[in-house]
Amino acid sequence: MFNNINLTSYLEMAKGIYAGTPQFYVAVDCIIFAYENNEIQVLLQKRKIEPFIGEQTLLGGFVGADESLDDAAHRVLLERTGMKNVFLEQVETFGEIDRDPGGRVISTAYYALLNKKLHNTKLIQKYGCQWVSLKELPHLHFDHGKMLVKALKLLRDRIGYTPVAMNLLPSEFTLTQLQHVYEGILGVELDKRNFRKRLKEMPYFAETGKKDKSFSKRAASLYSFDWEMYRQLKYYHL
Amino acid sequence: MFNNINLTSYLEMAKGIYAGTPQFYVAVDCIIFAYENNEIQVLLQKRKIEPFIGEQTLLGGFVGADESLDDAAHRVLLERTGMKNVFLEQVETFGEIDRDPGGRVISTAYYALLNKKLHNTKLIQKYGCQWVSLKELPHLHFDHGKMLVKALKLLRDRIGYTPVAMNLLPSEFTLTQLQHVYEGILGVELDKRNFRKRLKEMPYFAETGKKDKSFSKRAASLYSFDWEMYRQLKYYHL
DNA sequence: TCAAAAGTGTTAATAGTACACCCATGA
DNA sequence: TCATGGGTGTACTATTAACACTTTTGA
Repeated sequence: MFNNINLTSYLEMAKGIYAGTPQFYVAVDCIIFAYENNEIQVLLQKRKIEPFIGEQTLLGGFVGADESLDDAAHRVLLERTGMKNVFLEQVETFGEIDRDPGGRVISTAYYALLNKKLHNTKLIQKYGCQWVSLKELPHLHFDHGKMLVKALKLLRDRIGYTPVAMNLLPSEFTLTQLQHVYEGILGVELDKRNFRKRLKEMPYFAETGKKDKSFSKRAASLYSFDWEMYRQLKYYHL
Repeated sequence: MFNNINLTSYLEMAKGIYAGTPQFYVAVDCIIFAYENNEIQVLLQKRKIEPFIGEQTLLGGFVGADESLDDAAHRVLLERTGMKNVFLEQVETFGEIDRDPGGRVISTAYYALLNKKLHNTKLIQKYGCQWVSLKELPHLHFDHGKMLVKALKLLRDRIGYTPVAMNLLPSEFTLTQLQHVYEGILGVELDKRNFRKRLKEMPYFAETGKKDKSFSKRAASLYSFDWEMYRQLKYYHL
């Protein structure tokens, strides 16, 4: 077995012109956000190795030799949730020497936003994953706590001037749902009238004409977001 | 020589519990900003290897085996400019498979802000580095152009609500200098009266009582920034 | 009939923007 | 004396924040 590894490593090194330069394991860790029951949730999984075996951690994985960082993050998402084309944005790369007890590992954190209705619930059970409310997060070991805090800060920033919230909702949604997404991410309550007034000024939010009765007795209008119109207006305004 | 490399790599791998997992070269690239002559400048160096030998690139270096990512960036700064404790912030990590023609290299971009008066001009000559105006940047190869654009975007964001601009100036500065720093980074002209009005509302900007005549016939007041007061007020407001 | 969520405008306060002239001094 | 950068205040506009009641309908 070690002979094999040696050979592989020898070939890898011979390919590069940087022979002699130290090499590192590279991983990605994903902070996966979703919205359900009027709250923001994060997907965590049970750690399978010591130390802290059985405790909850972020979903991660090593980057493959023929895989970009972004591809690795998308692969982790696909493996664990069955979803492709999930919204992902890089948060930060963590490179402290002793950050991983198993060896020298550099890890890039990504946050993901997904429509929870579309994920594969059997797959996450198979991987020992569970959704945890953002308000009831457990203590996360290593630098995973820092990763989550940074991811949330970045998301709070982004939601202020980009329509990332759309990634957490179905293509048709009520304004109350949308407001709950904003409140859950920002951690504050918003004024309903001011919230709706601002949306009305954005032409890429459009009533579909359909109604939803699943959340209230009086039906709520369903809205959709026109990405194409958003892009055109955005670039026009520059 | 190859035997040596093979042995090193074997020992490295045997240490970790992730044997068999691919490893990567990890580098840092620094976008180093400074202010002089009413403009923002970036430090570039001449590339010493093919392809594009002799053309200008960002300052970079490989991360050492016993060095964190942040430490590697600080080391690159120290090597090239002779400066310690330079302001550094991580921008983003670039991990495309073919981003470096010499091998599979993951690179984390950092931006740095330094007081140009304090750097070692002989050292940068020795390394083949030169300061280039932000308005006259050459084409940068590989993903270095993207790195610079991202760094500048991040800096433009930060300057809007943090006092990062102070890192580009001496401890005592005139309001005109400060305004030029903002204008250089944001790429727009600002109204002098509005700019000064806002500063007057911030108690951590204080007149030192001293005057500077080197830039004008009529002396300009020198100001200083009180970091301690800034931190206290900032946390108090949360 | 009542509980629960949907929907709707106005006013006040704050923040941001536009704008022009006199001052001090060294060359 | 004049060219150069230093220094100052006000009016207008846009944005944001505060605030309460009526509607619909299923249980």
